[in-house]
Amino acid sequence: MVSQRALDVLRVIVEDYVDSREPVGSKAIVERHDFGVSAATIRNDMAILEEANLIHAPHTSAGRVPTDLGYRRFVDSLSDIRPLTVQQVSAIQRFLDESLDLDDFFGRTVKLLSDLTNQVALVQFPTLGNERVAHLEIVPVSPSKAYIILITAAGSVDRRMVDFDAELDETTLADVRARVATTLSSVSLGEVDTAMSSLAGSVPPTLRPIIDDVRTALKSQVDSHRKDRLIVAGTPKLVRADIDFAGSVAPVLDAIEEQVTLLRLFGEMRAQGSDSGVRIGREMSDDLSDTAIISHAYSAMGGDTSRVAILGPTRMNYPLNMAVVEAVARYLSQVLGDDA
Amino acid sequence: MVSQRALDVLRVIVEDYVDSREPVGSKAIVERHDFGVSAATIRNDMAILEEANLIHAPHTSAGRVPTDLGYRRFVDSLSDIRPLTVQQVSAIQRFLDESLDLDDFFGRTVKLLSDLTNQVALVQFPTLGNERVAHLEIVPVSPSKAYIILITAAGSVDRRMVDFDAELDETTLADVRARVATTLSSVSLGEVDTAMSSLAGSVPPTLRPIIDDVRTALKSQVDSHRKDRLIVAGTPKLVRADIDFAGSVAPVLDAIEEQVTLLRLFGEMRAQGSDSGVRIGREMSDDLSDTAIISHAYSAMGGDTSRVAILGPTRMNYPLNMAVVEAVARYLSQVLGDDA
DNA sequence: ATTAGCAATCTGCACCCGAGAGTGCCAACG
DNA sequence: CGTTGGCACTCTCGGGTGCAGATTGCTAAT
Repeated sequence: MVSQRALDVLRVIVEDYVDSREPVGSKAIVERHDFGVSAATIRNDMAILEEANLIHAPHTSAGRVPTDLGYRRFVDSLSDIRPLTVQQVSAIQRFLDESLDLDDFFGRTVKLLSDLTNQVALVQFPTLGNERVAHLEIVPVSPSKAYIILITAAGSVDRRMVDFDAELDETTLADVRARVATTLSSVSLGEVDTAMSSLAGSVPPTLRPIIDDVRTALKSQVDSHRKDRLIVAGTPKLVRADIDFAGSVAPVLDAIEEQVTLLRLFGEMRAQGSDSGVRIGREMSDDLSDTAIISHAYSAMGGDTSRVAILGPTRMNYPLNMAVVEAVARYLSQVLGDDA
Repeated sequence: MVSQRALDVLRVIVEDYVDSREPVGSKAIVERHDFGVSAATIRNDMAILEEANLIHAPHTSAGRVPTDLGYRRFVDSLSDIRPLTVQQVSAIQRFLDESLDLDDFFGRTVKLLSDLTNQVALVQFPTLGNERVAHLEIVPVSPSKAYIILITAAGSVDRRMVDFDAELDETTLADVRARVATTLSSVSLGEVDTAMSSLAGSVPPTLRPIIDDVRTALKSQVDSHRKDRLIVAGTPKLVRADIDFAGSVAPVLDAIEEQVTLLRLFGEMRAQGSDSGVRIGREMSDDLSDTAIISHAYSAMGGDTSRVAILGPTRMNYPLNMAVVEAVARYLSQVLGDDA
């Protein structure tokens, strides 16, 4: 049905269109590429591609533009991604090695990714399920409120407000703090709740409700352990590229600000199991119909995998961007994996 | 020169233009307002206003539009801002009272502010100079690197990487940790460096360089104590309102992402001493020529004042937005001030 | 299967025109 | 002197028209 040459035609249509932002016609193709056939033949192939819904003509007398499906076919046919040069990779390393702490590290990563691809960049915070508790602090705020601060061996810090049913004096709180801290010392985050459960069973009945309050707070703290956070950079680039969006970019910015759609998407991709993933246009939601997302998994500190991604118009340089995203993801896994 | 009536004309021009997004002409003014004079008279006044650079005609036969200076005059003439109703204020309180912790609290604040004004909202993290150290932790990452984690009595947490010149074994690190923790216990952030200085003088010479490394890290940590962070919400609203921007909104989004221009602006406003501040168009940088910023100071935990602000097109509803910003700032001061 | 030729189609741009809106100015008026 | 009605002038905006250019689909020939 769709001959090999037709697929080659699809490829150059995608490449030229990404390049020029203009619909590409049969004549332009034979001029700029050596197909060894005439424009009329290319036209026949294009008719077949259009039939297969891989390309589409904006109007009767314009060239052709790839459809979402066309981009998909193009991306799937990229058997191997040309990796970055050694210089490029070492430049990435040099830049990220200067980081001061974890937050700064991720901040730099996302900024770098955005600059290299000239698109919006996203990094999902890693989960830290196998991390161990290094320190726990309970800081009173008011008689019935306190902060619980949890520090893990890798230096991640999380804090949550806990609301006690009753008012507590300082000695009680110190007692609770000591018991909890002892119980959780060197326990992995995944086991925090079971450890707290057994602690609750062994304390004097008066302390029981307080321990339960702490347990609840810790549970929610560990559960959502930064899993739900995205670091973003480069949104202005999206606005500059708004010519590539049919309507407005506002819904796309909404999705970025809300985060939930994107996090759900990352979740789906992880469920599918493949490390690298590209989502194109309506493969996602209608709001993202003109955007594509290139993502790649990375793993840190023995937790589940998280993702790093870029987001831009469907009309983007897939091979290059896929290579960059992959390189950065690899580097993240490498650096953060060591710390576990 | 500029009569009282001329100023009234300026006022209705601002109001009508904000309302309708269309240049307002002399005829429209006499129709919609009771000036008791004819359109010709209004025209004379408008000529005076134009002479004074307060309004401006986009082209010969269009109505008039306020200039930056016109908006400035308008804002300055708002002697007292009509405060929000009791219901509105209590709605704000109810929403913010549900916060889980400080981060969540600020996240909610900025979201609320953005929703209420339909503009981009910004909140500057408070400085915590009078906060006291509640706990200090040093967590090794590699033989020569560690995290220093600082927790204050109000529950703020800060973390920084420290890079030791030499490699340290665990006992040395524990020793250092104990000495530093004892030294800084209950010391206010402002006094951390002097305390560290005297500690450095009293330790065995072998520990001296290590303590110095820690001191340097702590200094930078305390100095920049979240002072340099802005929480932002509502950027998509800016893009939706891009009709009000002559060129693109991209430079504005750049300024928001970079933060440095805005932080400098906040710094200037604080230096000027007034709590509430409005900056209009070219009063700031050229990049922000079509935008206005309404900000108001708030104080938290006895530190210096920080700011909460909204940012939108110069063509915005100043009285309403100023009232909202002020109400939120007041509430922040009230809630956060108590905790000190 | 490929090709050349050709008619048909559609966009983009320039141009023009008229309606509508608003101004500036002037002379007249209280 | 401030105010007013009248009026000519200017400019934008929307619609309509026409032309140049690009590209296609079709057909008949190779």
